[in-house]
Amino acid sequence: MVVETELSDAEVDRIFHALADATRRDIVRRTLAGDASVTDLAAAYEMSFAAVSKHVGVLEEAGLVTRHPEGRRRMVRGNPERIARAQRLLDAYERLWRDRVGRLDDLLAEPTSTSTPA
Amino acid sequence: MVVETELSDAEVDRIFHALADATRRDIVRRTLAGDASVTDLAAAYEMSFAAVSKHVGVLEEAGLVTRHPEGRRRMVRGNPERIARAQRLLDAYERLWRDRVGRLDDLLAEPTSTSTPA
DNA sequence: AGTTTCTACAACCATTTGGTTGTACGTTAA
DNA sequence: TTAACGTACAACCAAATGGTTGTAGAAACT
Repeated sequence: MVVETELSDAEVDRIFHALADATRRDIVRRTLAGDASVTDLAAAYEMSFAAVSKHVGVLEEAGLVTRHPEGRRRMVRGNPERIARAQRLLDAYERLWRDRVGRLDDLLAEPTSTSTPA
Repeated sequence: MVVETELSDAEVDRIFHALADATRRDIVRRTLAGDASVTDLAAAYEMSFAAVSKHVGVLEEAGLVTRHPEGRRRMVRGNPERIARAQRLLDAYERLWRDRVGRLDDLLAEPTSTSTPA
């Protein structure tokens, strides 16, 4: 079983910020489907190599991809665990919502209010 | 059954960007658990009312919260559907990964390579 | 050895972001 | 009607973002 390490606000910031860009999401998509070098990736977008390299850097900072030197190339690999982690973060919000709906149900079920919360 | 409307790149950008800030995530948390006015929210953070109002604006643009006038107050309500939508977006990435692992399994299962891909 | 390939890094620039203060307007309470 | 409350909006500012070009180094081919 994998231990669920606590993510700091700053780390969560980085994860969502990294995902808030279509080019970066596409890089994640490609590198989850199969490894690709930075040049491979750069060929897919209408921007400079340097720009793509920066995007990969942002994703790496967020832990969404890792770079593995292989000769003179740097292979980029998507990290599915971080994606799963982001999903679990959103899970927590949905749980809050369900709790709220539960409380509203209680209110409707007990209009006599035997124990009204503050 | 709810129809799954297609989200544009720009919309997805807005959703993840809105989530890439700890204050905004906290606002989502609070407004999913129960409605709150902008003033209620502003009292919780060490920044000006205007700053909090801007954060709510960013969340509203992303569809993560809605504002409902109630007298002179604007009640802010979290939108759990958008959260669920974001989760489903991440689902797609995980699926890609599972496909990849599936392909690697095939490779290991058939080392005689009856049909090697390019 | 020399050249090409793949990459990183620094400097620079325009735009966006996240914060501020000040002004104004609709709604409620005295 | 006057005052107080809740809010939005505009103007402004410093810092971060997303792009560019240019320089330079390490690995591989000839």
